[in-house]
Amino acid sequence: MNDAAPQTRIQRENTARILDAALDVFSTQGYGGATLDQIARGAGLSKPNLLYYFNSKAAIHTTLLAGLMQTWLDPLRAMRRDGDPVEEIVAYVLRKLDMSRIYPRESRLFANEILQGAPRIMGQITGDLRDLVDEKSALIATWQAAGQLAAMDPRHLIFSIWATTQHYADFDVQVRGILHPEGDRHFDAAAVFLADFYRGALRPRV
Amino acid sequence: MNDAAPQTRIQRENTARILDAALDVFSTQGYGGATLDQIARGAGLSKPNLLYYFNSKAAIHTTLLAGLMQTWLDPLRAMRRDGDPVEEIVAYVLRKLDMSRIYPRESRLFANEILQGAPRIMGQITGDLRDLVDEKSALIATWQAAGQLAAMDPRHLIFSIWATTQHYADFDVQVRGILHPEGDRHFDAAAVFLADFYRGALRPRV
DNA sequence: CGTGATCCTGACCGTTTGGTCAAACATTTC
DNA sequence: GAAATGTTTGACCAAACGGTCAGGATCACG
Repeated sequence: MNDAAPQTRIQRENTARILDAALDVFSTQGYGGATLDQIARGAGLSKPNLLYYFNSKAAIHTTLLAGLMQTWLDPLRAMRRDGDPVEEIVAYVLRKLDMSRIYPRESRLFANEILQGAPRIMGQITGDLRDLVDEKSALIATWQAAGQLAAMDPRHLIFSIWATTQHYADFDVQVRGILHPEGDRHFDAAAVFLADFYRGALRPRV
Repeated sequence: MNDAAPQTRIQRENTARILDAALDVFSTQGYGGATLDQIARGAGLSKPNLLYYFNSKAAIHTTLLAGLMQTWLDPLRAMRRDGDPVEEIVAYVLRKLDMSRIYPRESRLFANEILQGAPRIMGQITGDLRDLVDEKSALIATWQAAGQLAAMDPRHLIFSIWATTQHYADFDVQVRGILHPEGDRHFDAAAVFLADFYRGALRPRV
């Protein structure tokens, strides 16, 4: 269970199925609204069997959140000093939008956690996340000082990127209700929009 | 209870206290995670007494959501054809940001509902909301056709406004964890940022 | 001040919740 | 093929859940 290496074939399969089912349930119902029976049903296991792999409901939730923050920050971490600043930020926006398309459940799990006051990940927010935002904000500030980027608060700029991109995952049903798209096609339109939008906003005013 | 006019003093007071407490609980715990005991405790009433005013947990939730959508759309509805298009949209952004500052719990209640698939308000989304978005998108399109606004998908523009402004309510604890602001002062910085940001993005490219 | 309507409560109900446990069942290993 | 290890289950538990109800307390009003 909590042991590191010695995983059997069955353990690997079942923990994966449990975490997948739990992601479905937690991301739509929130922690409090989720039940072990729902997760067990989704994973095709009995409830006692589920609890054989994870000691408690909280343990499943914790496991899901554990790896999430790192994955979530990778697109920002990949923002480099090289190349044109505007295109560097636009590329970050598009990477983040891709996350919303590929991992919408993870985005909603994260949103649920924040909405509930982030009781389990507040430490990471004021730790790793804050540090990374500080670092990248400083980079953006140097770009702005060099006149390569319109002047604006770098932190609020980052918030706007999180907000606009995660919106397509977190508010998916609203977006679909308004656009009536077929499949995920509206993500292409969103990519076009966001790229143009940020290019316009970031371009230094002459 | 469901009766229209004849409300006594005590009824007015207690229903208000219940709805206020319920807003606290539903907006942070979600529908499934909220319990009647929490709401009753928050309202300073016993659980049976709470159920004297509302017949069920669902009835409280429904009542909260009922008025919400209208209030939520007022800022967009107020967007008029008069004046400079860029400033008209910026004014909408700032009105919407004000909603996030003044009614953060309502914003989180709405976000929770959407995250859970909008089971109770899907009708309004594909109805009133969609109609209003269609109408205002058409207005934006005429501005763009007249060369008064940069060309971009009006619907995704509206999504971006919802996302960036609601972010300050829905992801409040994350924003505070990164900025460490005193009180609500960061809302002023957000207003400055968003106004500049949207002016830059919306200004027609010459 | 009395009386009818409103308001409030403790005790209670059936169901669901997260979680336990001994025992049965599989699987791997020697 | 038997022993050791790993997996699964039904039966069960206490607590918490949404909700009910009879009756007592309190209120507004003539």
